[in-house]
Amino acid sequence: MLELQNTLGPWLGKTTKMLACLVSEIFQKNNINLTREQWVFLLKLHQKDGIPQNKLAFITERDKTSLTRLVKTMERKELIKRKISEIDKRSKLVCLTDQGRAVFKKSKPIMQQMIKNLQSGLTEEEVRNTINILKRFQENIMNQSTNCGINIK
Amino acid sequence: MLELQNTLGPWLGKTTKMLACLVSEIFQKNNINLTREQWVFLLKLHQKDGIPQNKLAFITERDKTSLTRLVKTMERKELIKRKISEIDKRSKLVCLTDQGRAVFKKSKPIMQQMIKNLQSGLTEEEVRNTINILKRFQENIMNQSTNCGINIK
DNA sequence: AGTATTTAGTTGTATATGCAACTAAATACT
DNA sequence: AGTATTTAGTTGCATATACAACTAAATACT
Repeated sequence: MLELQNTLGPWLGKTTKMLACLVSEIFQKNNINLTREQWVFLLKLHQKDGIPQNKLAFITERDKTSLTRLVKTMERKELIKRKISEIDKRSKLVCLTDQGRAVFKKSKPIMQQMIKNLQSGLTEEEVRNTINILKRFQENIMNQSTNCGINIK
Repeated sequence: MLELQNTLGPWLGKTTKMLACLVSEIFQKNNINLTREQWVFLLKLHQKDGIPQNKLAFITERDKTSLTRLVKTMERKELIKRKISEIDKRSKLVCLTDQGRAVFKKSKPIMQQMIKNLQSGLTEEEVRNTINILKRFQENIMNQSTNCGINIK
């Protein structure tokens, strides 16, 4: 029988799932009306605002169709707005709204605390080593794949 | 600005995503009509067949409503079937069909090879250490949460 | 025995995801 | 200049996920 207990895959999956659950719980507890994905998206926009969707799809590592829908949802929630690029009329630049900034600002200390707690008891070296293993794991994925690189279809 | 590059969260998320992508690519390449979730589900059923849905929700770490829908999809694809328990008429036992067994049998060597390749270049000790860090990370999640334990709502 | 509570599973609604096929703008090529 | 190709984004379809509210069977309690 296929033995998975001692392989990384299931552990990664489970940990990711638990983390998603925690984030959602914390948002709910603090009355922050965001999903985990929306939060990361706001973070990226804080790092660089007014980017076209195709670049954002690349940066946030998702399919462009997923991005379209995420953007649509967040536009409906008035966290972001879009304006058509003057230079290229196909292109739509995604920008933060005041509300998007406000919600993120509220979330920031909460998330910082969460992240701090997540790493508690782990030394910097342990974290560094683990990230290193994950990088090598990712290389092993890419070596078997033609399209799991960044997010090229 | 919130610095996430050196924290585990994003690395876990990205690796998980890439892995999901790889699995889907491999299934497609080999004409195996399964999703990653369906494959894991078939694996669990191979380990123990004829289990009620609530137990399966626990084992496979998902909400019971997610399970209902996954089971429904897989029943439609005739990978599994359900029968009402004689003992408890609310309870539905999920069983593999011949087709479910056949599809899994076909997938098994392919997945074994994939898993082997994924760990290539990683020593047993490195894998063990990484799993250990993930366990501690999971504990840190649970310490901040009231409901991200296994899958208790 | 009769009511109250718990338990197993489903349905409604919302989110996120990706592939295929599409529209329209921009660029490349002759 | 006029056609062909590429690129940016959208829509259709299918899957997966979870919370809330629900139905019906089982159990607990009086």
